[in-house]
Amino acid sequence: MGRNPCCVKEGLNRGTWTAREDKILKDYIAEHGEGRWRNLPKRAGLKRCGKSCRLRWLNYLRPDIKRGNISPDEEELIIRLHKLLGNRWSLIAGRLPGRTDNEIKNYWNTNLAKKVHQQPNQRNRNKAENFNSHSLPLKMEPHNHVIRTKAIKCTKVSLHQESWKKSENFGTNVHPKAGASMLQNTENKSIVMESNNWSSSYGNEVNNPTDLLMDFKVGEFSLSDLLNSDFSDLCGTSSATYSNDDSNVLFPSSSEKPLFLSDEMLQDFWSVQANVASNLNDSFNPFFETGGDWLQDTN
DNA sequence: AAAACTCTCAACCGCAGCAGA
DNA sequence: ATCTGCTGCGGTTGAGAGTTT
Repeated sequence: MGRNPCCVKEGLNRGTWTAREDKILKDYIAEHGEGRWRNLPKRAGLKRCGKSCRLRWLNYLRPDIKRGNISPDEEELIIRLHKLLGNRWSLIAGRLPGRTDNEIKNYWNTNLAKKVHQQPNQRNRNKAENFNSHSLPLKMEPHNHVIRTKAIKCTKVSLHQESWKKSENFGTNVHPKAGASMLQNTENKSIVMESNNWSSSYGNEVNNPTDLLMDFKVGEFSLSDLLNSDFSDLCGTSSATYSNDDSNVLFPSSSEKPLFLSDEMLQDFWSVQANVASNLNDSFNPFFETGGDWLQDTN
């Protein structure tokens, strides 16, 4: 029972790679390309397991690896992205050219984790200073911050009366084509984005969103896709554009739960993405424009 | 000078997701 | 629908370098 180990461990080298091993691996990949890691050691004549070869290549030998210290800008970006994504090191690394997930993870664990815990960020402090009776506490627990980047499927949603204001207080935006609703809960300053089939049952207006329990097939909206896409991917002929087929177009992956975003989190998201989101397709504009409203500090 | 302690980061490990059979 | 193999990810470890006592 159980799966076979990724390789036979006996007789394999372990620990630090030698310059000779590095050269063999480099030469082999230069000739044959990346991939097929399992068979690579045998073919290349390395006494290493495939995983080890892959890791060595990705974290050290790849030609586009950036050497040297993490710059202050990179550090800032890591902190912001970590706030958004949590320990999704590969996603974070994807935003930092030349940096590896392992490097960022190490840097976080050795430098930033302490730093971040010591100092709440300046903006939070400024906001806290502006706190008034209409605001809710701005302390953001990690589980509120972190975007669920895994594509998960949502089958049901339940909205409880107490947690939502009466229907006239809802800020509701339904894209006419995709039928995606974005409901702003003004009470807790967060939003829930829902793709829906159910919107078709009550058109563009949510007249009675309370006590709502319904089956709905989620569309597929994955922020990891968004982050991975570098945004420009979403422009032009992207599959994320609206089309005449109104189902699941804006949201290309699935979600088990509605995606909750606080305005704080969204601000970070927009700001982090600002440098890559300069040319968004019109199809995404309704989403961002609505987001812009939510970003207004209502204090 | 050397022992003790701390820090860094490359490497390892187990698990999960995905694709193909 | 299920199984299997491969790949990628995130958590953890431990050797070596650096610092303190």
